Amino acid sequence: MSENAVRRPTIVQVARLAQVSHQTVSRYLRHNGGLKPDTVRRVEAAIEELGYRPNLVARSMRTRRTGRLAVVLPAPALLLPTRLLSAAAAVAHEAGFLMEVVSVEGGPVERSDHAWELISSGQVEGVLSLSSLPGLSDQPRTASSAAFVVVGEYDDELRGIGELADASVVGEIIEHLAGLGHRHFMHVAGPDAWSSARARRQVYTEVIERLGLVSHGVVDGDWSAQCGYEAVRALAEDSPVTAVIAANDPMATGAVRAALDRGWGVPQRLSVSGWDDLELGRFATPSLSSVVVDREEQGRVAMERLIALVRGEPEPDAARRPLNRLVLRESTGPAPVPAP
Amino acid sequence: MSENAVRRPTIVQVARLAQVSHQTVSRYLRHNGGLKPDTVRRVEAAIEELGYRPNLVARSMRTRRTGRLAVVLPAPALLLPTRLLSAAAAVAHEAGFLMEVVSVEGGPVERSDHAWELISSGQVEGVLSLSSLPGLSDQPRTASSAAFVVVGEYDDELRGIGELADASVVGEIIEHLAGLGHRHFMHVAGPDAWSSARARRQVYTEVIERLGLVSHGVVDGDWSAQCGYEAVRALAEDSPVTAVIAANDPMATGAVRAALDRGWGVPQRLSVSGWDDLELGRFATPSLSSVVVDREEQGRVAMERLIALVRGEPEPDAARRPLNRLVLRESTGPAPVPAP
DNA sequence: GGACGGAAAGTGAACGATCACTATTCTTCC
DNA sequence: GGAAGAATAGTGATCGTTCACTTTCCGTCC
Repeated sequence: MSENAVRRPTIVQVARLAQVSHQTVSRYLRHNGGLKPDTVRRVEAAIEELGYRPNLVARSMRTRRTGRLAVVLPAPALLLPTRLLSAAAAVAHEAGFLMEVVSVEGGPVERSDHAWELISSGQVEGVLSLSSLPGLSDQPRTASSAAFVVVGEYDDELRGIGELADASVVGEIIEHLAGLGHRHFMHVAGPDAWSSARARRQVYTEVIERLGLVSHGVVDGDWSAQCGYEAVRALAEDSPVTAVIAANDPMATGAVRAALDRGWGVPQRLSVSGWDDLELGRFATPSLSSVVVDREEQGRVAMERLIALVRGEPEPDAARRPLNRLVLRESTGPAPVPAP
Repeated sequence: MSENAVRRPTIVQVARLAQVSHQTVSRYLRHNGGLKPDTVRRVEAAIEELGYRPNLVARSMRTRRTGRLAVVLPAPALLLPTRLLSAAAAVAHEAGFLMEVVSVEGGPVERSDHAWELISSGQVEGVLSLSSLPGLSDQPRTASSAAFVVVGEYDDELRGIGELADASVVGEIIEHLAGLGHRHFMHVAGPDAWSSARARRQVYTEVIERLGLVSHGVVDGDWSAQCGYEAVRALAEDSPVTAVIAANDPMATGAVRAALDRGWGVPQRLSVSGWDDLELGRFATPSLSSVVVDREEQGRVAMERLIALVRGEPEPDAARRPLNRLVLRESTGPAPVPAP
């Protein structure tokens, strides 16, 4: 280990050089005004000469504010919700916060613990989670300032924040396909760790039942194209399944390729729908029917809620336009006649 | 704003409750050992009762260590290098650091400034950058502990860290295609902000010239499929170009689709290669020839270097196996005869 | 000339941990 | 029984800022 002989200059050293008190320098730094032009000049010169930068750790300690918000993701997140994160970061930045992305290994409990640790150790002022955080409200909330927002949550207290839209779109897909003559479905789901995956699976099951259709199973996927591929490959040659509802685009892509590889036309023999409207799906052949998710809006809304929570302001619950919208492309079509 | 009436318990309160000194509690927390079983029990009970969690900000202030490392990305990063980040995070975590991802808007200068700010304000101990940070070494390095690692850098002092491999692979692609009879090429490049994009572009130009081939332009892309699509759509019907080297898979996918849309067979009329070996490209039809980039290894190596730097240890320069490897799939093939 | 008052600047105590010492207790061994 | 030395615990300073108060300066008004 190397010893750091050189120490960063402090506010006191600046003050000494500028021949003022440390408090005056502090005032300058906080832009508090009320300083004589001459004083300002001397302070600025001293800061410049010493190459001084305020120690934000020390400031945080005193003010008890860190200006940091964390986004907690399940790891390994093979598929980062990039657009959501970008939008959320922009909102955070706008409000003067720094957003950081933390991915946590392990199950829901580990994630919960980690999120709680982040908050209660004073490292961040708020946590945005993309997975459910079970048992978090059971924690001893000695710190009153804990601020959590869970995105895409469906089965906890925040039920239906934007997820009802989710539901309706899964319904839409199935209804649309049913209208085209499809009766036998399969669902390739995402991992349970993701609340959005759970929501889609649940709605799939409900709607299939409600419409009196037949589900030929729900495959536990891992968001990867490979598992979509295997799901379709595993179907019998004379399987009655004519429509695959995948919980994301990569799994849908895998399903399409598996169908093509075994000589099944898409959508002539098998219709496949994805989710997320990835651009690669948009430009693929056949292009992928998918669900446009307004990730930007989702990220914005979530971050706005979090910031309001952190600041103790009322939640901004503007009327939300639906976040999700079905887009039909080449990978879905009428059910084959006669049905296989 | 809501006043936080409740204040988090401190080490002193724990000490009081456990009837020991605050230092003893501190010892317990740092696992320093040398505590009597009975003392440990009392401390633990007190911590439990108060719901105490150490304030990491205060600890950081005293120890001057934050245990945080930042990854700085150009924003808007439409395409987060997910696998690299995951691997890097794992290494960081292993070494007891928390890795956070910060995306910075603006140009190279803004990114540089931001990176410097992160370090010099004591918020993080090191910065990993995926874009070059110009002028950073010009900064007054009053703080001796500044630790930066730039990944994929090509034109700064860290020249050729793993990027020579990059070069050789672009060369490989072109040589391979030339061997299949291709003479007329086009390159769809990524944004200059990304050092990897600059590297690929540069090597493309060099190799085309070295082999005496013909380049029909370099398109300034933005990593998006759309721009790949437009690049190929813009070609004349009788364009001599038979091979498109795209700097990533989405742009390659766009190029493929554009070709198919205008009735050009891929690879019969046009060969297209991508970069990154995205799984969607692997499962697309035609599947995409691409470059397998060992992002995990890249992330690991970069993070290991950073951590070594932060700790003042010598850099671990184990013999590196090449990070990049060309994978030929369905989207590349022999040049059409007769050439158009 | 003195009282008043606002602007500008200073003083010392937090914030909540750890560090560097010092003090106490407990063994052990002669 | 007592001294040496290890094991255990305590004391006060310190990290670099901001907060709450106090002080000084300076012009104005009666």
